[in-house]
Amino acid sequence: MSTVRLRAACPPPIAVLFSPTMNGDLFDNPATTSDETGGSDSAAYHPLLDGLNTEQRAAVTTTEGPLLVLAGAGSGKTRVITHRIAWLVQECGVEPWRILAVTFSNKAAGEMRERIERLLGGSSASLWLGTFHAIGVRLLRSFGEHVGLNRSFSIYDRDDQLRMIGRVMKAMSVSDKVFNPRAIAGYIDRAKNRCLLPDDPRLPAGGVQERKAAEVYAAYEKEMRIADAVDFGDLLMRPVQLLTKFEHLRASQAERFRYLLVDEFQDTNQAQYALLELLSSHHGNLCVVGDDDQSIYSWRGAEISNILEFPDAHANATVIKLERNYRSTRPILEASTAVVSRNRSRHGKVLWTEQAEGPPIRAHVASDDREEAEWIARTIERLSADIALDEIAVFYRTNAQSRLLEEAMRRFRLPYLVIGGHRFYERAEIKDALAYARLLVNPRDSAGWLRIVNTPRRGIGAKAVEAVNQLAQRQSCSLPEACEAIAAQGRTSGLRGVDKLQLFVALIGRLRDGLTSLRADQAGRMILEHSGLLDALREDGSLEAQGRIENLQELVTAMREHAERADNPTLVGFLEQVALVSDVDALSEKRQSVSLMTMHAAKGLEYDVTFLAGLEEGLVPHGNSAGDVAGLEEECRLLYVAMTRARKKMHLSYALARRRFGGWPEPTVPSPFLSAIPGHLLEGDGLTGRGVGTPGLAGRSGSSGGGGARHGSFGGGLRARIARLDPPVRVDDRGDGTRIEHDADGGAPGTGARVGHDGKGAAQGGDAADANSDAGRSGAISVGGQVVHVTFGRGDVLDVSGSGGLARVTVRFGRVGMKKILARFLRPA
DNA sequence: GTGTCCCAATTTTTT
DNA sequence: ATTGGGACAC
Repeated sequence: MSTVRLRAACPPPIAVLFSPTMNGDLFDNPATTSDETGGSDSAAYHPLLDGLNTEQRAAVTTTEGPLLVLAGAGSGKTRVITHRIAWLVQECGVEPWRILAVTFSNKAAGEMRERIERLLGGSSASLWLGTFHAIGVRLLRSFGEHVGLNRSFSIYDRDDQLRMIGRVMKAMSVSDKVFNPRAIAGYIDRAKNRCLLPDDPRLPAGGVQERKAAEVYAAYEKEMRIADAVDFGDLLMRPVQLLTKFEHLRASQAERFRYLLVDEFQDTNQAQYALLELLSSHHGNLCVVGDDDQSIYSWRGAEISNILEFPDAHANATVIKLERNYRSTRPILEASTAVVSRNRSRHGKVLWTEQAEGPPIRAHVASDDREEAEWIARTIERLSADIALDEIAVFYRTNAQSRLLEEAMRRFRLPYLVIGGHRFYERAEIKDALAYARLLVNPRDSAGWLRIVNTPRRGIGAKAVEAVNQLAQRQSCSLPEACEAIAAQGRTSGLRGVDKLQLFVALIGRLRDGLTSLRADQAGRMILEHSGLLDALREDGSLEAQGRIENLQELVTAMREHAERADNPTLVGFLEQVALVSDVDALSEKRQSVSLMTMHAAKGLEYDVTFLAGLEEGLVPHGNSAGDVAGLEEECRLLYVAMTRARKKMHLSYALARRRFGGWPEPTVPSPFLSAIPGHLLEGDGLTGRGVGTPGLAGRSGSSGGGGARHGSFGGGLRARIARLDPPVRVDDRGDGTRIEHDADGGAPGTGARVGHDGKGAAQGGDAADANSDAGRSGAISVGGQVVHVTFGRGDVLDVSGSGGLARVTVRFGRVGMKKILARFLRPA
């Protein structure tokens, strides 16, 4: 260990004032070399600065006043933040509860807390550390009544939000054909990101759509108040409103939080920025860390100007640039820099590294999307001999791309983890169960009521729901309240199904009574048993229902884990976590797995080995930003973010043909961004293992010659050549030939079912083709005839609908009974 | 009120 | 390809 000893910048007088543990001799009493576990009051500032470079140290020790840290990718940003917090606590004697640290994701918050606790050698429970949204919730739970919220308010996700918008639009007789509810939800989000209330004159009202959206927004807000619910936008806007409107609250909160730290500042929106300004208004100790080159959330209202103009907005701001990259090998850094350098609107940092040369970037041109997934999985399998799987990640642009990759992972028996994408909590049965929980906690939860009033089926149909809705509109009350009112009226309500409503009201009442002081998992179990959710699934008995039951059991497990861990073990605490945490999969288990995620989700993470899949025009950059310069630049930054995640080895790939919406493969064009990468950094061949001297990504630079582009675009030249080589790649060279297809009944993976694939067969070896050609002759399948299915065996054809390979055939199999199956998975017996 | 068939939309990115 | 909604039949 080095013995460098640094004199700290002078501690803040203000901190002295408010820090009982501070004392005057702090700086005459330097490091007593207490290590990280020595949580004493000794001023161990030396270890905190050890190993940091000059700029990093400055960023850690410049505690007072506004500070902008422009931190390039891999420049030790997280390290600076965690050390800065530890510095504040240990060196400046700031009580942890006076520090507010904001991260971009819950995951980042968790990791940061862990690291801080390691540095401090103790609990950091009193430190406020979380996403803006989590902090918003905390403020609203405490002070929400000032803006008309109960303590038990619900948090609505997009689904609930759309449900409410739909209700409002119906009441207003606004056609959802003419005005897209999703677009209106987007409008409301954007308004809230800018803290614009429905009566704000600054609301956009240019066209008919916008004016109508503004109307719906106003009505929606009323409904949300009635339902005692907030959406994600509210979690930012309401706290701002709270602190703006109520001076005493602003004063007390700004007084409380002495030190504010914000990570990923380039991705803050107006509401978040406003919140920061309000909270730092007392002392101005606002430290923001970010990188304009990594701004990728403008679609969520992020304003890159927040970071670019920070020094202008804060006259006395200190600006520190972190430009030394510690993460990646030189080729990775060079390639990334080359890509992002094409952007015009940027601050302009020069990242450098002292890291040794690394291996070149591996490039792969796949014949189609499946082969790409296959190649990635196969490469990972090979790498897994030397590299831990949790040091490997695959990034892609859209969530839809994960499916092929997942299938490939399963085929190669590689454990994987899909980060984000909401998988578990997006499931209908889970949402149903949670809607019960929410309605129990918040008796006015309209969206929750709407979701479960007839789930499971209990004979409450559109008529009854409409009656309740009408009453709710008339009385300006929530749906559950209106429901109770009608149930109380009994027969006098004149509603035929009123007895069913009464039963439902009684059920909710019983559950709510039973709820008091139960732990989350106990409450969850009670809900599942008594709501009828489980019974309905048990009765169903199908394989699918079985899976749902297992999911619900998993939910109870998650509830138990939460109850054992969290400081609020009740249902309320659990609901909160669920509403805010997206990538629960990642939280629940950290076993050895390959990580799969979108490029957005990759922000802030790093891996030894990475794969970037689907680098094609239309995907990267995404088609929706075509023609929009700012949008294209953001897509470019997104690629930059993804590229800079790799420490040692990066793989880039694209497919020459890709299926969209499950259709046939369509030819693609390589991402124009790739042409920025200098050819000498790349290695690879599009024709794996064939020994054909056709260069892939790298080769196009030297040999394609076309267009004079040295690092040429992946234009026609290469593709034409590849197309002539046939077959380009034999995908299924593993012998067991397990290729899983979704047939009509969603055949389970892992059965080893070997069926033909439905593409053009470009990537397939011959073995798949015979199945294909057989399937093609669906003309031979007719009612009364017999067919054979690879998995289910022989069966009788009961019905045929449609024609060709896409025809749906109802078959009664000897072993498994009735199935509906696409004709192309069958051949005549 | 529920079940079934057909059609349309889905795929940016997330708290 | 899968999903959800709407139209229709029972």
